[in-house]
Amino acid sequence: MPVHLTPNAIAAISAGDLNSKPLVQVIDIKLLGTQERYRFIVSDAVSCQHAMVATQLNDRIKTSQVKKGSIIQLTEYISSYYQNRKIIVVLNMETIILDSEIIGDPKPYVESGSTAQKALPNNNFENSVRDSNNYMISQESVRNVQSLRPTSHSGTSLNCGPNLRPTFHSENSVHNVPNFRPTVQPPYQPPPQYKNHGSIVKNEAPARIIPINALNPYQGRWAIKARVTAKGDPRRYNNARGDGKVFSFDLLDSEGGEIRVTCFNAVLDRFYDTIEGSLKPAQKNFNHLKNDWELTLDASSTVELCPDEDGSIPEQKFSFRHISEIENVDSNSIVDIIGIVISVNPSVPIMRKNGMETQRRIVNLRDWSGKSVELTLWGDVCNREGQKLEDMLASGLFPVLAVKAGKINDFSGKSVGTIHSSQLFINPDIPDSHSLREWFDRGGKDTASVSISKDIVPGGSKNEIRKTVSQIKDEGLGRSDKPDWVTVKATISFIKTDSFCYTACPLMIGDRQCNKKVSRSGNRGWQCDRCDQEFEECDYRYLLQAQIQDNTGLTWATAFQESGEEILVAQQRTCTC
DNA sequence: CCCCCCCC
Repeated sequence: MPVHLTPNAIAAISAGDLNSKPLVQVIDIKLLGTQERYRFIVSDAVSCQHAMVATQLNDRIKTSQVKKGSIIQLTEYISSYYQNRKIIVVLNMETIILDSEIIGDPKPYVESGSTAQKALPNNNFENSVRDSNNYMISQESVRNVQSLRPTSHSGTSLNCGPNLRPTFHSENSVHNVPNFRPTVQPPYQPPPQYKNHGSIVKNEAPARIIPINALNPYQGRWAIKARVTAKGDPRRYNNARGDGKVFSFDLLDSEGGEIRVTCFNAVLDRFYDTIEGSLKPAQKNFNHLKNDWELTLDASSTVELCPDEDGSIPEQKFSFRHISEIENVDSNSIVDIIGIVISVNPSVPIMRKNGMETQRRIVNLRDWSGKSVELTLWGDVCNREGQKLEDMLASGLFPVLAVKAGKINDFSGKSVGTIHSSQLFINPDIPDSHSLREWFDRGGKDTASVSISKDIVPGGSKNEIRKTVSQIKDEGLGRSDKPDWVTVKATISFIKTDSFCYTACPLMIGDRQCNKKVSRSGNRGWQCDRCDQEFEECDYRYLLQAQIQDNTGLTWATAFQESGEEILVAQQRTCTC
């Protein structure tokens, strides 16, 4: 049975239709430059138009689930602009027919009676704003590529041009949240409740509010309404690119979309006090949210507080994993867990590598999966009334503890640690918390549970990834910028005695000394390549260089001085000579 | 433009 492409699909999308889920044919696929970004030309048999493909769909193209000639259904898409041209942004699609001859003789779509297709002069904002339906002008669309960038955990990358101008509204709470579903945009009617602060365009209309999950770099002006679910502390940095300060916060909207937002320097000064976290994060961190994008505010961004509470945006979003599942979760993963606190160990002082002393406390969490896990906490943990966790246990209460963004460690079995942006919730008012309580009180308390922690492997260390010397060599471990952590059992067969220390960079990076090896610069100074700075006096660090061997081979190993007199094998360098 | 995941 022949499949018909949806008549006038391109014109309809161009006109703003977002709901018809049309069938179109992919008549061309191009990978843009070195970016991981695909561009289709899609056709309805009469007209065709360029379509940018969301990077989460890249695999479909790479694995030939969509190819030139494929007939696809556009299930989620928007119309936008790219380089002054109207384009389609494909957010999701289904392949209907993988291989097909090109249908019809499609011509590039030209809108009739519209100025939209006419290329706008660069920076001519006035022109574009007069087009009230489509003030998402191309220049802004392109610039937004930079403000919205792939998160570091996604493999995508986008080329970031200079400067950009997103418009952004963020609220702690919102009244009258529009129930947003992309539909045909009606002619603009200014909603009375939104003012436009600091806009770069005169007489500019407020941007439309869209779901966080619909954000994409090809969008023009936009706004999101969201709750601040985490707020980091401002942090200073100093690196080869200069110094500055930065802070980040997390947003959650009424549709469950989350995104991390970052501001630097003057932008930080402008927004830091405005952003109020409804919850105080225990610690701070970088991105762990389920969003391919993160957002950077700039001087033209606006943030507006919406003072009225709105229940449609939850306080926090969790994706809990059962403790039994944690056993099979990769080390260093960031997960949400919830459990009953069944024990709280006394806190013990721990000396950190930077010389600071902190208090560590281990608690045990149990859930209905029949497993328990150790959770490492730093400092005191209190509920909203200021009652400490250990005091609650001491008075016979077994509180529910939910951990947002806990980190899985595999030291001694699997355990859970916290990272800077982890958040703890004692007896949170959420369904999982109530059902856990009920399970525990109705007999779960008396059932057996097995800990997934404390399964100490002899000789195990940080990651317990045991390698032979030949595996280290074959896999090229220790050769990249970031260290690889392995455990190796070997014999020291030779110790180098002529170099027991090296000239080290004394500059501080955050709270840690750089310590990179420095070289002579000019007559009397030293130069650090990492810090890109010169200084008169260098520091000295001990190191131990040795040959180690096991029954698979021989390699060089270097032990660096981490702090004080402690020597740790921090890095493996295989000998290439 | 940050990117630091604390201790065995």
